[in-house]
Amino acid sequence: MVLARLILGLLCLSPMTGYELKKHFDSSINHFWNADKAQIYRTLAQLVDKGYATVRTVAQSNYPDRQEHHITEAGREVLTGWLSSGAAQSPERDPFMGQVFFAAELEREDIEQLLIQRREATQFILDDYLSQREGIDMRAAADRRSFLMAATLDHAIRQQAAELEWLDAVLEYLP
Amino acid sequence: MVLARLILGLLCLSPMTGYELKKHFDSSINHFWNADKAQIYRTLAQLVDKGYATVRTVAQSNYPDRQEHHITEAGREVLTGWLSSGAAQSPERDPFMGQVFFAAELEREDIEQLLIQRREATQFILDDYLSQREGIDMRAAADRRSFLMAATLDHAIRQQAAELEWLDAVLEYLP
DNA sequence: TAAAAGTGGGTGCAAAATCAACTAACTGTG
DNA sequence: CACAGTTAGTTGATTTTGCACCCACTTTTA
Repeated sequence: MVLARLILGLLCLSPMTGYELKKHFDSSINHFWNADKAQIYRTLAQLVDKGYATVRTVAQSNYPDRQEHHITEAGREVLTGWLSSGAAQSPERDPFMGQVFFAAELEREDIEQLLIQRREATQFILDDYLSQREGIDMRAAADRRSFLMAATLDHAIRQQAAELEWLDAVLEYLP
Repeated sequence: MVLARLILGLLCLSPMTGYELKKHFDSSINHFWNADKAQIYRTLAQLVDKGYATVRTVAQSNYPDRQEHHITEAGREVLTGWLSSGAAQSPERDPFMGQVFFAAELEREDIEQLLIQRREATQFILDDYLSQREGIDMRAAADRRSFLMAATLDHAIRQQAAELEWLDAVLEYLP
């Protein structure tokens, strides 16, 4: 599945513990994926099982041992295999659009409420993404890896911006 | 879950069989949700179980009996409850963005391949949505229900259009 | 100094979703 | 006539996800 590939991708950047993987999902990856920590640890175990990663226990003085996961050659192959296997289709699943689709069951004010609330949430997310982008060194984006990573954030920003415009249009023309 | 609410929404528009629900998911709803038919039938059974819908078996001369599902008053309450419970947050899960994020593992041409392929797929989906919108009577969009339904399609169109623009930008500036 | 938050790693369970097949009749096309 | 497609629904197995909890220790903060 996708999560396993994403984890392989991160392990490809540098060896990591499940804990660190979770942090990456919550910070750098959050604009296009999220994952429960239980799910991460289990997937990690599967990867080791299949020989796509190996564990190295690293003792620390104060903190618990780190279960550092390293990607293997086989893991790298699976990753590049996925990357070159063609563009994955995106699921197209948006509960909020479902609410809008059936919102006619509500009073006009409640519909507006729904849209305004969404507008606020979207603005909040957009602001978060924008501040994330500020933290990116644009000179570093000259190298391909950083460029592509920044590009996915740009994508999320554009999507949120488009959403805001759409929300405003709907609010304006709602009969 | 969301699927149960969406099914209630559709049943609210008119009584339906699981088969017809599946067709709606594949046609009118496909721009923001999709569902496996097994999942639809099982969820339908759950709804009946909980008293949110009732079944009426309608015999047909040539075809198999229709298991017509009707929404109940309790079902209507659950639906409006969901609608007025506030804007649902969307999952933010895009496998393709994952591929882009880690695409630096590939050769430049392979990355371009990935993006071009996605561009084609996106264009295809956009064209589909655009032709769907052509089929909508814009005079009918004066009533609120049709307006909101059309609006979700508009949303999908904007998202796909934004995606195309983004893809073009990435292809142009890819180092 | 007690409580909260961070580091690190789990388990168990239930719901949700997907895949793949299978039944069974009818309709339209070459 | 054979074959593909449509209508209608069902079953079993498996995967994926989400939620809630648990451990143990350390650092920070109120």
